[in-house]
Amino acid sequence: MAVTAQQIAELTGVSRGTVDRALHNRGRVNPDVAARIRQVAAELGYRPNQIGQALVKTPRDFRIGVILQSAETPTMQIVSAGVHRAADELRASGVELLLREIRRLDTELVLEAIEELVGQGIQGLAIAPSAETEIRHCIDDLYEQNIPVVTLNSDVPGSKRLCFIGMDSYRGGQTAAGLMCQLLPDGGKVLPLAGHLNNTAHNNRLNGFLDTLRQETAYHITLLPFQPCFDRDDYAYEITQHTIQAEPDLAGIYVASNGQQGVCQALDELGLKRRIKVIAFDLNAPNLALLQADSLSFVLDQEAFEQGYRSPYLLYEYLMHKKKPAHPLIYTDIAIRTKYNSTLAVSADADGHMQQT
Amino acid sequence: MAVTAQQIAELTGVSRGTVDRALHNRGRVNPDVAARIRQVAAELGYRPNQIGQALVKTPRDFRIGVILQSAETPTMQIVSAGVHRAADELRASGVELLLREIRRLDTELVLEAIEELVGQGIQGLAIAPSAETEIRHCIDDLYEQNIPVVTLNSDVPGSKRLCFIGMDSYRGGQTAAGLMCQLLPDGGKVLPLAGHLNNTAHNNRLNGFLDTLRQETAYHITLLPFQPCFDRDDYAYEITQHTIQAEPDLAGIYVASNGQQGVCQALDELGLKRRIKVIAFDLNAPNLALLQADSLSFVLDQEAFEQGYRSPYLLYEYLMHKKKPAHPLIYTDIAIRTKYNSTLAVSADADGHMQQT
DNA sequence: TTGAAAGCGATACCAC
DNA sequence: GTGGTATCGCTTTCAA
Repeated sequence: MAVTAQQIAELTGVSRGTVDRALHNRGRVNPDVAARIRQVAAELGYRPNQIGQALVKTPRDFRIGVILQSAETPTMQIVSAGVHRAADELRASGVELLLREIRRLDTELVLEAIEELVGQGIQGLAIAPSAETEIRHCIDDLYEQNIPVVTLNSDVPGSKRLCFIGMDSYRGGQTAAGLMCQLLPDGGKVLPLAGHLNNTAHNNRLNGFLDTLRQETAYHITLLPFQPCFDRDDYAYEITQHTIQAEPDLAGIYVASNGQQGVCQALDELGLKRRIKVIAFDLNAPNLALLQADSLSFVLDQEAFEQGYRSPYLLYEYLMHKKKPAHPLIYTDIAIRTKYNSTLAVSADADGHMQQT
Repeated sequence: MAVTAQQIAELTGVSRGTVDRALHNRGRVNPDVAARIRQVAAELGYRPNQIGQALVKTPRDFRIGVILQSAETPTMQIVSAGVHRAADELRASGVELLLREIRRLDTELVLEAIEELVGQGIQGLAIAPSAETEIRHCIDDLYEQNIPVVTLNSDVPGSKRLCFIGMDSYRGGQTAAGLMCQLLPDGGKVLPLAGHLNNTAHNNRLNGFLDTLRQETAYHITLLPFQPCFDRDDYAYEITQHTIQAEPDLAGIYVASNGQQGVCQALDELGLKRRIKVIAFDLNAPNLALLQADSLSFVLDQEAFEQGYRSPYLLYEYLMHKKKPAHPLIYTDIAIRTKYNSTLAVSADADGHMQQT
């Protein structure tokens, strides 16, 4: 088995304590002795055993906070399932996860939740925020208090967060553009639908899509002006109906936000669901149904479960082993889903409880 | 923080040792006392701390063996990179991974490697095998010796392996069929290419594809008889040329095995690379290049890195915490890759060493 | 500057 | 049946 600090101590004729101080540069050790210890350690390829390390370093109240906004949305419920999974596992290592789910976007409530969790003594915070200035300030405050923050699902750029984990929205838009080209080998008119005009993620998805289609000139795709549907199915329904009236030869619709159900319903009613290709985002129960009904051609998924699952671990690794994430932006895979390669990471049972499959 | 065995001992007025025996049904404890201990533990929601558990249960020589066949292939090199990553991490927990890479398919060498690793005292084995009878027997032998085996990448069905981790080939074929339909909205002739006729995985990929296309009658796709190319690019090149001569209106090629480079080269030379759609398997460096050159429309990836990374962990969890995998067949995600959502999990540097990105 | 020892949580062995 | 104690590998006092 691997070499232990004890063995190095014996080989160098000092005590374990001295070895520890030397190898971790804690000072109070004779430079010559330290050098020899380090040399022997290097020769033997000594790496401190993480389990021993974790055992002694786990504080008696190790708490990590998690705050989710828009918790009522299908995607956030998948994120939440990931958090629960991490909570189960981390509890077994002596870490308590405190989860606060907030319905809708409510900066006020988020700030309250942060304060509450800090009051409860959390050592780190994972948060699915909106990029409000107050939140940014709050994250920077936490940084000063030595409470690392991980943003997930949506980022707060420029804040002092440890890292962000979520989708690369622009690249998601690019991927959608590539798929749209594949779907429409003969070209055609494509309608891009956006959500709220100030939603950064949706805008990036839109821009990635538009930029890429403008480059892929080999395909004769005509872009219609994009329309905001404010994440609402009823608006999306209306827009779809009107666009088809105005452009009877419409070939594809790109839904960068929510609203895909409205789009699909309109197409279904007009008997156009197979002729007009629709690409949307996020693999959740409603979208899986639309895939299976051939209403959606592709869904681009952001691995919501993984976002919820990994973010507490990123904090744990940092707090426990001082291991910073390799990159401040951790992009989850852009998963292309069709009806053939889709499985829900979680499904709600009759009581609305989530189950991991 | 979580409740400890010590606390339960104090509350029930017994010693930690008694608590431990009671909760783990080790016997030698008064039934009444045991009942009270269990009740208190349940009330407090006691879960043994895994870190403490791991520390005491890690044997002084914890060794897990890994054997990879066809190690020279791009996909196996990605698997290997995953194994190396796991080795790094597990080493930090006192587990040594012994990796044997075997070039090509050579049952003789595999059996030797197994013997060698067992001689070195491995407690578990992960293996990317071929489904030979000797190997099956060998796995069953190891089972008798209490050495659990995980198969990865390709399975040995019917053997007493703990589990298999790899692609669901049939479903991969189905996914490919779905994509082919999307690519060819007007239908057309499609050529399916197989590898060796006795390769189970390739056959499943083929059958999933054929079965699904026969069902998707809404699309007017005509299947040409499938051809074996024996995983060779030169044969695939020849087959492609001849098929196009015989069927000038060929619309798509499905490559269930290796040989995609030969296919793409033939198409490229005939100036048909954008007109005839090609779907192939496995995201590795050559295939990524073909994607980027628009020679391949889609690549279906089997997450080779994850296969290599997770299999030692599956053994670790089983050996350390007696935790069996949830299912004997662990299917990795069927990842649909285009040039827009592809990144290599690893890249070889100038010296041929793998690097995780 | 250094060593000895306590302790993290769980397990196993050995007395009683 | 039960409690005490040593142990896993490491960090951290506390004395010296």
